[in-house]
Amino acid sequence: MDAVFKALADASRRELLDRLRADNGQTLGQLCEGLAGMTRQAVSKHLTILEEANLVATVKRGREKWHYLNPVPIHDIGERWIGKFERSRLQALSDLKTALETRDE
Amino acid sequence: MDAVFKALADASRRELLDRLRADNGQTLGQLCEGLAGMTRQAVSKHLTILEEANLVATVKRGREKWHYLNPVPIHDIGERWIGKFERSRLQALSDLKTALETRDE
DNA sequence: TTGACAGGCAACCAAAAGGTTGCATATTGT
DNA sequence: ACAATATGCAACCTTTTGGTTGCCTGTCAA
Repeated sequence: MDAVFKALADASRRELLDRLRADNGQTLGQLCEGLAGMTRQAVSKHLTILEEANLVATVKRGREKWHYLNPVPIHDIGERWIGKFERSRLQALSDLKTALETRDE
Repeated sequence: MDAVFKALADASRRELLDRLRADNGQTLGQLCEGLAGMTRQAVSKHLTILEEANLVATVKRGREKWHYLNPVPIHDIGERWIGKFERSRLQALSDLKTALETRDE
């Protein structure tokens, strides 16, 4: 879980996920095009981090490595975090409003 | 948006959010108790980061500063990310399965 | 079989992150 | 008024992170 949040913390990695979602199943080389001003090795490192967070699954085929988006961990965030805060959303906001309104009391 | 993901990347900060959800409206001092092995200043820094990400709203009252959970940015993640990946979840998984099954073709 | 192509590995570097200590400031209770 | 309380600010340190360069390995195609 910690690995998922850490992986999502970087904008380049989020962009990689976006690109995989738009076109699932891409090689390292393909993912490098379009991620301007970054070397292949940098992209490769990002993909490793995404892979270790289980956000990306890979398949080696010959000399190529294909990367696939795995949306399950992101879905899990939704289950464990957003649902949690969602549930208390209205209450929290109303509490906040009350606190702000009575701040000069 | 970037600030929200960065703020959520740290386990201590996620714990602070959990604690605020359990008991919304706490001072720095209160939040320090329970976050063992960390100085007040460290906790304060974490709260500043959460505040800058708009995940925590604060109200100064006398010499105390009260912290309130703001669940809206987390909800926004749900809207913009999870929905996005959720929508393509089944398709992505089936594509992945296909890719894995035909890897020795 | 020998280039060219796709990717992996390792050392290295600068900047950012997480944390600490020490001191300053503002508020409150007696 | 004054001591205790609650927090803020700034300098500093260490580890992690994001990135680079250089070289090595494996695979495909002519």
